[in-house]
Amino acid sequence: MSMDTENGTRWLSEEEQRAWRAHLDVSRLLMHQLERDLQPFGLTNNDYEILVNLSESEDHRMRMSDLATATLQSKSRLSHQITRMENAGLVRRENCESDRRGLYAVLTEQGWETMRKVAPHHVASVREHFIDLLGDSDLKALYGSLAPVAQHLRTTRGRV
Amino acid sequence: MSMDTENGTRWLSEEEQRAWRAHLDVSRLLMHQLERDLQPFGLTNNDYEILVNLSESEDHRMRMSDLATATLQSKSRLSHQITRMENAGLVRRENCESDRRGLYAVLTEQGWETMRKVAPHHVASVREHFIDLLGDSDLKALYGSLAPVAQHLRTTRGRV
DNA sequence: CTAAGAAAGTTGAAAACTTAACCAGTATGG
DNA sequence: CCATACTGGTTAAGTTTTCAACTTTCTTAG
Repeated sequence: MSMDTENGTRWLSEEEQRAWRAHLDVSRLLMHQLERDLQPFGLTNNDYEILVNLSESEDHRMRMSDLATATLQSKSRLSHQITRMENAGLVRRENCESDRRGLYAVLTEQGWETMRKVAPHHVASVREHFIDLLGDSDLKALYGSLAPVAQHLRTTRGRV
Repeated sequence: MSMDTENGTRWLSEEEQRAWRAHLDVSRLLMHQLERDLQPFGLTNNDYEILVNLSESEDHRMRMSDLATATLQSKSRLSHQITRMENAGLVRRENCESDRRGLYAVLTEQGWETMRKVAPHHVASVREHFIDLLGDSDLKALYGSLAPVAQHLRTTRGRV
């Protein structure tokens, strides 16, 4: 066990520091940029993510809980969010046969149209500000490094 | 110029998709986790980031504007934020000699103490959930890939 | 020198988010 | 069965964030 100071803290080395900051900076700047690129369409990142999830789901619908965990939001937040999107005509709530407590969030026709219209711009944005700046080997390495981290975080979630 | 569909959109390949999702997932899950680990100390990520910036600055002080851009927040948001931290005793405002419009946010003694107390836990958290999950070569590669992206985003910021 | 515009910050109201309490329906264990 | 606990989801109250308007000071073109 290595330690750098008398109190036992293992501070980050130069190299670690640089990698960490790079990840942090990209993560934040990128979110900002994507948000800005969605703005002209009247969508937030959050809206878009929900549209994506519903679009990719069977029957364009998802149980509220599942959607909440998929998008990493609290039930409460999602509930508000869906209410707003419902008012905007992008989704509607539909209740669930098999479990009468449950609700589905369902993509409306308009929501689907919106998705089809916006997605190309979004993917262009992702390319311009991320993917196309990385080489093939970068992408492979990135995935190789980050997938385990994501896995770790997913399983850690909720514990301690 | 490659295109995959009739409307000219270059969708992401499998590999691109995976890398992008991995980055996205890590970025969001990690922020959540760090936030949670700061919670016992009564700090948010935002609070902590401001403390870091001030701690690393000459005289433990920074102009509001500079702090706002450094932390990627609007002036308004920072103003509210600093007010809260001022009420919490972590920072104080001090006005600037050379430009009478300007203000400094200054770390208080208590703010500095807090920083000293919390930093070791935070770095441990960063290690546990990110750095220590990556090998030396991962770190190098990560930095090599992401630093240019960060650079691109920093210069792009504000344009278009 | 001065009027017009830009920059630094603040403010207050509206929108979004969090937290905790809550209701209704479902599972379960005695 | 039926009391108890759990799940899915909403709601209310409090906090944070955004948005637009505003004040004060600085800069600069004329």
